[in-house]
Order: sequence, then structure tokens, then C-alpha cells
Amino acid sequence: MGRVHPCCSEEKKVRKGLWSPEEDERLASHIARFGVSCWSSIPELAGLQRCGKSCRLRWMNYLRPDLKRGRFSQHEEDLIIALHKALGNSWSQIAARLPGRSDNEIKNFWNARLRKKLRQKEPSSASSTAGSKEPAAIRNRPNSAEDDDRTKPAPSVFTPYPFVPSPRDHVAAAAAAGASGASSCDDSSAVGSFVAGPAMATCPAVPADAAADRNAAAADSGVTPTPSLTTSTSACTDDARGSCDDGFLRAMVDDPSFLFGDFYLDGDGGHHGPIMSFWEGHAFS
DNA sequence: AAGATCAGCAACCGCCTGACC
DNA sequence: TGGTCAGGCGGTTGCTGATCT
Repeated sequence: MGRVHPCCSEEKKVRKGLWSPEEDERLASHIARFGVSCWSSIPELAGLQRCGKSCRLRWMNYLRPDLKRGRFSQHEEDLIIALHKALGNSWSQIAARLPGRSDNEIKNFWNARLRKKLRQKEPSSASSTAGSKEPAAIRNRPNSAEDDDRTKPAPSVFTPYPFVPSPRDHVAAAAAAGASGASSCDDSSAVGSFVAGPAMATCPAVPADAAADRNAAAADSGVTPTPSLTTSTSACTDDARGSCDDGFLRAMVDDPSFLFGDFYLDGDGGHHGPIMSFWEGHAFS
């Protein structure tokens, strides 16, 4: 309890605070070349004066090549609200269902914007002027996501990020499906193997055109292309996007067991793609 | 122009869990 | 079977830049 990690102890001189570009470069190139086998050994191997936890955090939240960064789209925002309603503060589980977003990013987004937003929508304050009560500092902000999310398209570059269940997801999924899943060892290796691509084998179905884009992008970066799976259990079309999302989100919130499955936003930052459970994904791989 | 305020974000901290011995 | 270790997670803090007064 509260044990200090050996790698973070005072005895070893470890740097703290913001990462320098050089440190980023060292870490990224090391992981690109060797992957991740053991975080605690990475600082030494990469020539960094950081603790393993810090390296992991930096990689997961910032350096990972599949992070899309940039503003959250309206659909992502809706999804986060729905998922939070169903899952609570399980940021990692929410992040697992939002490709290209880290749990930290989602957590920050929630704490900074959505919680406030939802509070404003509550009956007491919803009485009319929640918006007008907002400080001018917020109202006038030109880059207010409130405006941008609806007008700006989400980042067009989107590298596929397969849903790699966390150990806790495995437990939950196994409990729900009565199946034996991959061990947690697979998870740790998945982080490192992401660069090389094998984890893609568990990637669920994606729309054919999106898959083609992703594969092209993957080919550019030398990553093994995602297997093209076109099976879809969603009847959603671009035309029916709005109503489809409504029903989709409602179903998701109404039926928490639904969340043991998986779903994706497509690469255009738009609507969700097909739904396919992690286990189905395994069946296809 | 300068200080105050605020939002966004990166990173740290403490704790929990599973694997290993 | 219990202890130790490492990975992972959620909560929180502190810094930075933008905006307002």
C-alpha cells in the first residue's frame, strides 16, 4: 500500500516534470525498434533518466502513434457522455471504446468541460439562462470547442487503434461471455507489438472504405495492415446518421451488458462504425 | 500595458491487481 | 500461502497560454 516503486525511488536520480523533445525522441525510437517488454527496464535501455511509470504514461498519453489528438467531435462527446453514464469514471474502459483517445485525455475533457456542461443542463440551472450566465471569457473564446466541434471536421488522419481489452476488460468479458480470454500478458505485449502490428489481428470489423484508408496509412508507415473485415451488425448509414446514433446510444445506455462489446467511430470523426464484440473479433482473426 | 482569471493539458501520486517466486 | 514486484488506473495538481478587466 502506497509502496514507492523501486524505479521511482529517490536513490535513482530520475527526472520529473515535462518531457523534452530529446527524451520523447529517445523513448519513441526505442519503442519503435524494440517494442515494450518491461517498462521498468525501458528508461535504462533507452538512456532516459525517468522511471518506468513515467515512460509508460508518456507513451500512452502522448507518443503513441495512434493518438489522433485535437478536439473531440460532437459524436465523441455524445459517446463519452453515454459511456460515462453506463461505466462511471472507468476512463480506461471508455478510452478503449474511443479509438485514438487516451484515458487521460478523456478524463481531462470530462473534468474540464462535460461535467460543467451537464451541471448546467440540470433543471435548476437549465431554467433559461445557463448559457448567458457563462463568463464572457468562455463565451468569447474563439477556439471554444462548443463552436468548433460542430463546424470543424475531426482530424482526418486517423490511425486504427484496435480495441485491446485491459485485464479488467478480460475479466468482465470472460464473466459475461463465459469464455476464456487472452491473458494479461497479451495486453502488455500488445502495447509493444502495436508498432509491429500483430495486435491488429484482434481488430473488429471496420467499414470497407475506412479499412482501405487505414490499410493505406498503415502501409505508408510500414505497419502490417489491418485485416479487412467487412462484417457489420450495424444498419447505420451516413444518411441515417443522426437517428442511428440516437438509437445506438440509447441502446448502449439502456443495456450495460452491451458495453462488453465493442464499437468504433469511423476515421472521419463521424458516426460509429459496426458493432462487434471482442470475442467475435477473435473468431474472425 | 499589466495583472487577474480561466481553461486546457501534461504529469505526478497513491492505490489496486495480477503475476511470479 | 504469503510477500514482492510491475503494470495499470483514477484522482489530483501544477504549469502554460489565452482572454478579460
